[in-house]
Amino acid sequence: MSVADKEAAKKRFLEFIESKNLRMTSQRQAIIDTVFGTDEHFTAEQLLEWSKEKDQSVSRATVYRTLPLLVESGFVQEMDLGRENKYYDPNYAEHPHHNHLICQDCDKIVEFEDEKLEELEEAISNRLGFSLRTQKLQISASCDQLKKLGACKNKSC
Amino acid sequence: MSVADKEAAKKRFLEFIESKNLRMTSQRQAIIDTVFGTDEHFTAEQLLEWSKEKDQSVSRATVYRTLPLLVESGFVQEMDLGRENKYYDPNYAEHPHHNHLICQDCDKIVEFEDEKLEELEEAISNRLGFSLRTQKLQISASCDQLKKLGACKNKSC
DNA sequence: GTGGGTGCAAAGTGTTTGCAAGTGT
DNA sequence: ACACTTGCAAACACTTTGCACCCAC
Repeated sequence: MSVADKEAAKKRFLEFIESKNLRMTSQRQAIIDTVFGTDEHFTAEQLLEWSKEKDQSVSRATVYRTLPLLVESGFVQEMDLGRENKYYDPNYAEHPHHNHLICQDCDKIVEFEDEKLEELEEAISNRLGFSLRTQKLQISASCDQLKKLGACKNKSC
Repeated sequence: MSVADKEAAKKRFLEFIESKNLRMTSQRQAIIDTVFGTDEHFTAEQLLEWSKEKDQSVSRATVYRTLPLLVESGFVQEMDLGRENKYYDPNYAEHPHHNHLICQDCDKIVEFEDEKLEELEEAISNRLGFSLRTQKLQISASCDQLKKLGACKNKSC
């Protein structure tokens, strides 16, 4: 997502905050700046760490209290990558339909969208008697480059 | 899955157990009978409860020690439905490519397979430079029947 | 007999919450 | 001023583990 998109998303999140009569504190500011300033997936613990770099006074409790706001408002998506912890995806606001491919070799996560896929998912839902609301697709794959060249372009592995 | 399929799967799991030089105890027997005797998704706690009905001496610890064997051997799949707990899917052995549609209205889970979907997923993976290994698709949907008739065929809701 | 298996209860781990003090509006 | 927020530490819920005894092979 571009920097401008991120800024726009942040602005809309602040409106969400305001519409719920919630307040902007320095701790929330640090957390929000962090979330809308990265493309990377993160854990709650990482978010705490990064936010603390901006404002030392951010506590674990506040991170855990702020995350649900971000998820509820739709700007961040909760992900279960099958690793030990839950991850959060900050790229959801502008790409609500994106999916994830996780490389088994290098742990790289590739985000992608595909219109045909969406159409097919909708057709399947209808065939089963439902209307699609949201979907999550995770593809676990191995890196072709690694197999051919013995190295992976995504990460030295 | 048919009863015969379930029995075949159970037999293959017992071979897996044997190949690892693990032993068959009455507690494991009860847990395994439970898993290969249901089509329903379950939590660790439910598995404990059901297994205890067959053998009172099954403990929580043994359930938690046996579940990884079932997952590792590929007969049960771990699922994160976005509800509070992890669920386990016992229908994975004969249908490793199946996906899930979860009805937001009635919590019903519909399992489905689709060849076109698999082909598309593989094509996408290749396009991105990877080879598909496994995939998980979860569709969250609402029930058409409920909207039209005010009731849901899957569950009175 | 031996090495894996068991139940129990204690310890872990990630997340939530009660409380008293602090602060944005 | 008032209601929302905070950090802290205790509480939680789920899962894992150390231990001494047990039992399948």
